[in-house]
Amino acid sequence: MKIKGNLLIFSADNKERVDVRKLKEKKLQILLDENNELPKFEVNNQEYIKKSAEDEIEKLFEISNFYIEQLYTWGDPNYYTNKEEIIITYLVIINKKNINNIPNNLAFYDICIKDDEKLSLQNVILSNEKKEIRYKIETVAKRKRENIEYTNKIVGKSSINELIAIIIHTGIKRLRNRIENTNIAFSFLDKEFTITELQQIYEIIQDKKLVSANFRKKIEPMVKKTEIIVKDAAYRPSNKYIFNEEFLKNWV
Amino acid sequence: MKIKGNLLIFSADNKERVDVRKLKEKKLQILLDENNELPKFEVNNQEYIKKSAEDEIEKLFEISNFYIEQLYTWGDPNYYTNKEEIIITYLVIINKKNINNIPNNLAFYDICIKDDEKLSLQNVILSNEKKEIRYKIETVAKRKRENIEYTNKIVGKSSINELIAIIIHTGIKRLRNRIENTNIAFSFLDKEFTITELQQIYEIIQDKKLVSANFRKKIEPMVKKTEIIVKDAAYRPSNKYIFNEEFLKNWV
DNA sequence: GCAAAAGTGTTCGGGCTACACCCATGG
DNA sequence: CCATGGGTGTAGCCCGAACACTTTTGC
Repeated sequence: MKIKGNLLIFSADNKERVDVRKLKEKKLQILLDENNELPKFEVNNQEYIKKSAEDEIEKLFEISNFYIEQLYTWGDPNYYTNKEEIIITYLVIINKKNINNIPNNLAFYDICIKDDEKLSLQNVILSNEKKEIRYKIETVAKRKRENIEYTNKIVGKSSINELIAIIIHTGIKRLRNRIENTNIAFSFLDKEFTITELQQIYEIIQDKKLVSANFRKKIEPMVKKTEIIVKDAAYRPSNKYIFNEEFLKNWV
Repeated sequence: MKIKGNLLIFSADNKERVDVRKLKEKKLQILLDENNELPKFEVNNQEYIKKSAEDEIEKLFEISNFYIEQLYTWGDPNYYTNKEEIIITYLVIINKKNINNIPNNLAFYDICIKDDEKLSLQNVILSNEKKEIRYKIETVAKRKRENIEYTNKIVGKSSINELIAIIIHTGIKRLRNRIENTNIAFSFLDKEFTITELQQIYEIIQDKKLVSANFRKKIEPMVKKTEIIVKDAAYRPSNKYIFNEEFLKNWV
């Protein structure tokens, strides 16, 4: 019986400005290796599992600042070729600007999800310049005695392993939960950011457009205005803000 | 490197009615063995981890209906005497009425928590007729590079293992989160219940008194009234309600 | 000038809180 | 009758959604 570690690494990519009058588009991204799998790490017995995960991330990207939390431990042998394995997944958020190196077997993929709420179905497209992976994942509510159990499964064929698809699905659900209750949104951004950049993080995670006037009011207590002003497009310049540390006490 | 399973089993106890004019008191309870530890189970390689946990619960209590979810996987060797072990904890909710047997090395303990929000400290008392376990657990916010990491630790001495205390703490946080977003409250109760019973579940988990008039309105869409009427105390009889299955779609 | 985003203010409605009030019961 | 909980109705408040409106920029 072996234990392996897995890394579900999220990032937000700033696309190029296509029009001096338009905003830069942002995309939620995920990291996969050349086999459409998540980066793995060894869990050795002399160290904390979490520290093993952190060491692996630091080694891969020469990065020193990132968000990490345990996502889930997978022990369903139906998903594996190797039935003697248990996999523990860590969710990671990195700001690509902090990366100093990226191994060439790994690549970021834009995530595009079309939710079909009526059918409890998600159409997922993972893509970058070189490759495109498509799959449909379904959430099934199963009565288990008097309780309800939700399971996810891939509908049809796909070039991605079913467990990986489920891990991504679980990770996005976790992001959606965390973004409402913690400050993880800031982990995607530089220390200084514009309100619109922050709003874009909320939008790509929640997968819906927000009204900026209302968003500003909602996050106002969470941020502090700086003196920095960004003036690089054909519209009114914006202030940069930083996270308001005072706000942390709300979660202790 | 071994993997062991752990069960954090919650239940709600109905105390005896002390006065025909007063309500029955409810207490949140937890199950510990004679060494103040959580029941363990083996993770074997032919089965799902979750199924191993379920089998163990069914074997221990001869029960067939309970709520179960994975809580966390603990891999910090500082907590163990045996540093070659990883522990995966499942959170379980059982209704004691469904239990047909209870092994005599296991016992339920009332949980009493006094939150001291200013000091980020919890005073915990676990007690039953035979035994009392006290400890203080502290939540420490540690800056880790630009992110914040929260860790819990026992302050002072206690007859309970630090990891067990942390697991209980994590489990209660999970309950508090789940009770707001899912129907887990109903897992503590019979199929039919009074609104006050349901309110008591919310109160013991959230550890605060609720205004019953407002509670009724809040949970109204979640329940359906039955014809059953309870008439066993010196006040107006109450209707029994059941969970409204229609409400489930909100979470799919 | 114009299109686009930055930023402010106002209105409206739903949900939560507090609280007043009546009902039904056993002793 | 009375203490207690069961149950309903209402008024106030806050927060989020919708939207109108002004400001500032590059071209």
